[in-house]
Amino acid sequence: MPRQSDKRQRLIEAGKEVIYRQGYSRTTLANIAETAGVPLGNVYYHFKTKELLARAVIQSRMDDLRRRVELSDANPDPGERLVEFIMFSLDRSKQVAAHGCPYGSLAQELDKAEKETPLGRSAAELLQIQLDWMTEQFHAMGRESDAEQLAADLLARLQGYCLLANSLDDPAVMEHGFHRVAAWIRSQSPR
Amino acid sequence: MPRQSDKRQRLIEAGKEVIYRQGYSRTTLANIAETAGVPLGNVYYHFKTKELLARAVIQSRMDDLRRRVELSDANPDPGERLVEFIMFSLDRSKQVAAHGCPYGSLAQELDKAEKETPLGRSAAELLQIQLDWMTEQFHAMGRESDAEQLAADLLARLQGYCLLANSLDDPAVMEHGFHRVAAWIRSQSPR
DNA sequence: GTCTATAATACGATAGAC
DNA sequence: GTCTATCGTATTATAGAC
Repeated sequence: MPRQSDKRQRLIEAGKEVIYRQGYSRTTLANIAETAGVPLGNVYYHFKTKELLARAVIQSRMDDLRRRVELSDANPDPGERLVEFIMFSLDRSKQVAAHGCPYGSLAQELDKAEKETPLGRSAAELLQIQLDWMTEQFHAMGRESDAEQLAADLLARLQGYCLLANSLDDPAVMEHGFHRVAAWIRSQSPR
Repeated sequence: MPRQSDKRQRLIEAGKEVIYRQGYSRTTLANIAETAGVPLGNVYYHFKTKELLARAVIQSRMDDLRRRVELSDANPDPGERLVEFIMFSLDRSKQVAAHGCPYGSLAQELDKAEKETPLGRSAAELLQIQLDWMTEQFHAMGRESDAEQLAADLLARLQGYCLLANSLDDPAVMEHGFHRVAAWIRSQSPR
């Protein structure tokens, strides 16, 4: 019997799923509670407000992202670290075509009109983390002077393919795009 | 005295503005009515439901897009048509940093959980129109075999820079990115 | 065509029993 | 810690006077 029950974690997992599929604004606490198998009134014991639950959801997404980055960091070659990171995402192409990028779509919605609240700022970190890590890899590839530019180009393309795949409802747009990006990375030698 | 008053058009303009800044879900008909200077109850004379008003807003965005494309079509060189289209958008970099791309952010939000309704489908057209036109230009540049790929790469980058500029709250990300895209287009000669 | 008043409902949040 | 019942409010939408 856990000191604190697993309901809190179940609510976070349910929140990730439902908010990813419907967006934050359209998601009600009743949706999340039902998905988690928790009565509505009990949600408020674990999270005092909807925003605090969303904060925990974003935090969990950030943890996922950091774990994914750490996996790729095991690779000795910085270019191949980037390629590996990209290739991991391809497993999710069908979900991305159906619901968008779990990081990018959240950042876009919450940055909109919530830019002042901690919620919008912390959603933006989902992209910032990726950008920083990508910049590091280009640095390690010997591109000191333009690493930031290259990282912006890389992340912009990835996010753009996800948006297109979602709008066109076609996973192949993402798959083909990501493969072209991987080839582009491998063509980037030290300047 | 117009046969049909200008209130309908004022509501559409107000809807474009408010939905762009807040997103569709967070926008209430009261918000739009107030911005348009129209009493709430009167909105329903012009648009029977919120969704029908949104449809008119999307239609108006499509008209804007088509007018922008027609402007660039006056240019005799297809590559320069693309560059011109991109450069036009740079006027809006501050707004994009504040609220995202007016087409892309709408398409993303409405494709989410509304994919079955006409609303989601018609928002997706905001990107499809651009993609089709870009494909035509690459065709005209002599890139018959890979015009669609190039158009996807181009639009993905543009949308990606807008998303990044919005998240990082930095218009320069979009400005620099768009200039690099323009240089890339000019480097695309017939294959 | 325009506007006020209000109905109907959905949702975030709370009270309080267990 | 858990759950039921419910409050207060915001929002879509309608009724009906002008």
